[in-house]
Amino acid sequence: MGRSPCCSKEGLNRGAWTVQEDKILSEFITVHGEGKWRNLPKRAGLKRCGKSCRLRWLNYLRPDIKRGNISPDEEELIVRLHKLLGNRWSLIAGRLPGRTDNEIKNYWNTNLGRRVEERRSSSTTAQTSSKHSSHSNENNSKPRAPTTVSSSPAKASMGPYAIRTKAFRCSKVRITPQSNTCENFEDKVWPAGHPMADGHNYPTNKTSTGNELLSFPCGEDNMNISPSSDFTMNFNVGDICLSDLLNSDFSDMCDFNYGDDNINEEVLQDWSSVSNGVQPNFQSFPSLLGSGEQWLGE
DNA sequence: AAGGAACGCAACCGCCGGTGT
DNA sequence: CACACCGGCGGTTGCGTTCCT
Repeated sequence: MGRSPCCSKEGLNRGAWTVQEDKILSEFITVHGEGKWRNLPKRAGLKRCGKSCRLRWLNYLRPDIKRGNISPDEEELIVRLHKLLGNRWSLIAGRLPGRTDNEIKNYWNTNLGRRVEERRSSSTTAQTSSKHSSHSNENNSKPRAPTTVSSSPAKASMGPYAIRTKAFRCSKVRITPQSNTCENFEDKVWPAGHPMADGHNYPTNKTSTGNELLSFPCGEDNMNISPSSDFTMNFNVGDICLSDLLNSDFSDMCDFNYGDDNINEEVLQDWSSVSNGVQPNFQSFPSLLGSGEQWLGE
């Protein structure tokens, strides 16, 4: 049993990449494009594992990589996304242009995870503390973390709201209009500009920030789809649902202060609890995310 | 100034799902 | 259907750098 290693480790360079290796890899990919990673080192004349080449390219050499510190906005987005998605770094990175999953993962493990954890613990010990604290205050005190930075904060920060820790890909979702399924989908929102594979144009709602969201009525009366027939939508959950929902004015909809578990629990259990007449009526966005397994299982 | 502790990040590892044969 | 390959993912490690005493 067991899988064969991706390549023979013998005679291969390991550790930090040299400038020369970077140059060879960059030029090769510029000419030949990405892909075929296993064969790439041989063809490019690199003494590296194909996986290593891929990682080096994706995390460091790609021209669209954004360098520099994580901005407060990015940081806030990471926190929000992590709250929703857990340690699904690639999905989180997908919402932060130019940032890599590895970078975000590292940033979380060394900064945010600890900070969030601290905020949590401090809020439980001092329950009367004010609801929000500024970033500047948090940055002022930056105690050094224990040496096991890499593993424990990420795990410890996986609060009860993290949906899944294992990555799952979802490029095609198949929804069967069964009554119990539809109940969860009723009045779900769908971002505009992403037509369904069935060609329907669904009506849109405007969020408070003007982003258009597509309402997705699912009751039998509202559906133009035969209840007996399945339909398939081609889309990427990470690209569509999260992006547009997060681009909408999230902060208006719910409070993602990690310190206030009570509020978050309510909000995350049922986003529909926040409604101002303009906001889409979420039955349960976390359940939508979490139901990916259910969708895929259909 | 020196040495140890802690940090930060690039790189590695093992596993998994998709796909082709 | 079974198998192998490939690409991608999250978790973990290693090591250079920075900070503290």
